[in-house]
Amino acid sequence: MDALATDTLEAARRLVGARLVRGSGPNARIGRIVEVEAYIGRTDMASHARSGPTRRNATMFGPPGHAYVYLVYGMYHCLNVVTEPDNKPAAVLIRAVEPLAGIEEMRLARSERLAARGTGRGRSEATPGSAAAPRPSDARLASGPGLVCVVFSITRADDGVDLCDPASDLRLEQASEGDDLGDDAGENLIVATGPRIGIDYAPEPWLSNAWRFFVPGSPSLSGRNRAHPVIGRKR
DNA sequence: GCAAAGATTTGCT
DNA sequence: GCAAATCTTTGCC
Repeated sequence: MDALATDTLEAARRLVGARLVRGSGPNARIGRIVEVEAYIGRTDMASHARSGPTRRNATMFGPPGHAYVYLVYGMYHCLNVVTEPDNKPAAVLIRAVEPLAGIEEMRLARSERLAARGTGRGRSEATPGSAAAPRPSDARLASGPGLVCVVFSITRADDGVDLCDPASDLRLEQASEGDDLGDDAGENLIVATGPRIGIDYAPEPWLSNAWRFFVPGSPSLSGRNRAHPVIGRKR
């Protein structure tokens, strides 16, 4: 992955269609990134960098290509790809991934997390009448920033990892023509833009800036029944 | 030093 | 559609 040191909006657009990979060999988990958001500089009032460097966001101020992983709402992790040169805090949040390989490993990671601690309200107590949660489709396994980290087993331990190093257990790769995973990261990929999600606390123009990039129509986009209006098409 | 909210997800009302 | 789970960081006293 190159060009991560350049303009963050350009980097975000290029990350859509790229692959997120965990591990190697037959058990490797591979997914195609279908939704991202850009967080740019200390002036971005929606960015964690708005209040300067802290223990949590230190990686954002470091070199590009590394993973910035943080804990949100005390229960979910979120993965970002650091962009821009050293000392310029910026990153691209990976919001949704379309699973391509290692599906069973991903399901295993999800179930392990559920076993560790119930999720959401009213966990366990084995409600007699309630049915078990329905099995999500493959496409919905990583349909949100928190879920991406769940199925790829990403935690704060991955903070700072060089995602561009082929030797990293967690890394970014371009779609290769050799395999037949069937994804497309080429010039033909359509990328739409829209405002970022979950930043209602931010003032304008940050609230409405179209700094979210996604593959329109992808079944793996974030949100339960969230609409993903196509505001603009690029590439 | 303490209160409040957050780049989320889920199940129940 | 709403509230809960859960903990780090931020803002105010």
